[in-house]
Amino acid sequence: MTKTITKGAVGLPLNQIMAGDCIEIMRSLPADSVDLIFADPPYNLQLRGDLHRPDNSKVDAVDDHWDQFDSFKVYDKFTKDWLSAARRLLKPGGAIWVIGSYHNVFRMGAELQNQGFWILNDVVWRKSNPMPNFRGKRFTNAHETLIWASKSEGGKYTFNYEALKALNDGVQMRSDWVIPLCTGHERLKDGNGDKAHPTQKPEALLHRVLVGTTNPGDVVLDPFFGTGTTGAVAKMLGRDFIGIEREPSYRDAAEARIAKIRRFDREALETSTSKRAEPRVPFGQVVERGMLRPGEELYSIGNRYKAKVRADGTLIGNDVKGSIHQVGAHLEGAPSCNGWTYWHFKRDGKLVPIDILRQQIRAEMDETRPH
Amino acid sequence: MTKTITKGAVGLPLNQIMAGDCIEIMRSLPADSVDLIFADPPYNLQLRGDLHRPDNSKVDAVDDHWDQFDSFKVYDKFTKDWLSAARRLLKPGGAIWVIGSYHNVFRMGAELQNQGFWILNDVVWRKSNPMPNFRGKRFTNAHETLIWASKSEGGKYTFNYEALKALNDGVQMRSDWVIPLCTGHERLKDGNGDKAHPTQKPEALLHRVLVGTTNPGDVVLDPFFGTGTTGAVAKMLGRDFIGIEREPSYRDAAEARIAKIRRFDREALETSTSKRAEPRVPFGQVVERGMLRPGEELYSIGNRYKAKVRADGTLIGNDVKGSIHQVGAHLEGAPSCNGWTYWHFKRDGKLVPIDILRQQIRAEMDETRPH
DNA sequence: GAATTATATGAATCCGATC
DNA sequence: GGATCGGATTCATATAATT
Repeated sequence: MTKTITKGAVGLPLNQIMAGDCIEIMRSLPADSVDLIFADPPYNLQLRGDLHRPDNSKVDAVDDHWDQFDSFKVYDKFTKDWLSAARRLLKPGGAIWVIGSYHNVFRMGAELQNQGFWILNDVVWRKSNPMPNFRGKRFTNAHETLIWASKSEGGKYTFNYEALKALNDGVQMRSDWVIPLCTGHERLKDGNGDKAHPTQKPEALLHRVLVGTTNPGDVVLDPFFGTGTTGAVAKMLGRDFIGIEREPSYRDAAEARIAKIRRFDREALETSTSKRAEPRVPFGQVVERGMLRPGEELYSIGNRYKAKVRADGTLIGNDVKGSIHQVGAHLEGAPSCNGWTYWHFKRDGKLVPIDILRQQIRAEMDETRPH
Repeated sequence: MTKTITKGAVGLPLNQIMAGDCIEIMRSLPADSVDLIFADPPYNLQLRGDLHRPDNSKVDAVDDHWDQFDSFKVYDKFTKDWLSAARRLLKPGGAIWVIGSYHNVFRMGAELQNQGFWILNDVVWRKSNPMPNFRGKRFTNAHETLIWASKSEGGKYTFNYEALKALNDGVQMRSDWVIPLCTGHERLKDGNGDKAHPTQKPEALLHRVLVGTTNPGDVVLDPFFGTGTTGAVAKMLGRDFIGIEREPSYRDAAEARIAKIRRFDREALETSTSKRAEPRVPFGQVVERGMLRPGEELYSIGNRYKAKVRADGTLIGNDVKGSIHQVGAHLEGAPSCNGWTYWHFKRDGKLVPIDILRQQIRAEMDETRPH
């Protein structure tokens, strides 16, 4: 299923893992081409030998002790570079997720804001089975922090509110997610039976991220691909991915892992949508079709007010003329009003919301539309 | 109980609220003199227009002048200044707590690290009853973040591991704390019945902070004192406080509030250093939430014995200290005892089993739902 | 008085298509 | 591109009002 979309002169390598430094590679990809970025960068400079100083000299392993201020400076430069390269790739309506711990997440969050990303939420991954603090010197480090941000203020980011609400048993999804660590069968092992990657993320985490903030067919980029959790879940969910990873052993593990994944079928990928996605029906159509007649009276939700339907699909009530919404808002002294649920008509002596008339029209529209 | 400790040439004004700008005032206080700082600075919310609930009622926004900053640059300068003034005041073994939301916490965290504070944990306050996201455009903002940091790397900070474990019913305290918002009787009102402060913090939060990271007699400074939650809990727990607040109306409310507080007696303040058993709802939460107060007396099922509640959720009765279960078992000469049904408190002259308090907490938490 | 129902509210960066 | 306006959107808890 590997494919390449060309955009301008440069190709976008989909469903592949690119080998090399993510900053260089991201700079070589076309701008404004990616829907979502998920990034799980290295947390701590001192404990890893795979980072570079600004002059590109390699940082030695743990025994290379330098003070924390130099360390932060180098980490900030690294963060600044990969975040700006990432931002360039995002479509105007694109968004980014980053994940980190208290060692690095504050620096990432501040840099996100500095670069003009617009933070939408910080989300807490609450681990149901964290490693205890063995020495009893601090609180059990039982969570990690994710930051979700749009490319810029006012960006038209994707948020599948209804799908997430459904995932959460019908209650609005909160900013704290209880998800177990990645263990058991899901945890990839190398040839020796050791874990293939030290910080493999659970698929449940990516599932929630991708269902919630992308649509099928979207392009998801992960610049710190590791063993490919982002790619695996993207494939299952019918999203295209681009992975970037420097370590050959991680790439190999990810490649083998993703090859085994099957995409869910089309029906399974359809998620709950909100009313906002449904076609708009002007109230005038209700009158045009004779479902309500000019001169007929409508009654407010508490039956306190009446208004009369006019031939052009406006109402008149208490000497105020306007749309079903405007007249409702005026009578209630409210800033706004959904006229469809506010107004009722009489049928067999009972009050029925006019919204059922809109539903009838929508049902008819469905019949005429190809499925 | 107002007192002044002199240290060198300068006095340390204990258990008072100082009027004015916290940066200037902190600069005038003696260095290396404070054990703990708790800081709840303005969040820089950057709110735009009005927000209405689906029922059209208007959300009472935090639009106070003190939360207005022109830019991140201005906010960063403010953060840098108050944090450096605060750091100077801390004893070498001192520590700081800051609290914030995604609007400001990343900038505070980065600056803490820049100044040489050593982050010990980030802690998530998971709100059991947050305000929903009314427009369905983001995740419910259901938490705030606290950062706990020592004055510098290697600082000999205070951490009452066993007391916190006891508060958590024998299980190591985690970095995510479920605590309700400050509402009801605890929420201070002004003369008109409006809230006295827009962002009053729950006492349960400060209880956990102060029991966990200070000792009786320690000096706790709060540079953004507001209506004095830090001072109120410090007084209860036998810690000395220093408050700094600019707004006269907040100072007045705090003054009146703290005057009414009684310090728990000495016995109640001694916290446990032994291990506990492990049912599900920690009795410590009953104490933290103020459902029972340290020093309050409990009565055995036949009203033959009495015991006193201590600040860490243990009891003392007949010179025996321990969990509600342990003390009950000891008094009855039994191998075990269910403290929840054994112990009763007095309400309206009647004896009520403490188990109903556990039921209240369970109802609030209702953590059986997947998040 | 007890039980039930209605109302109020909390640190919030909360709309988007069409004209 | 700014203005207009249709119309979609909420959870837990405390307290007041009602039955």
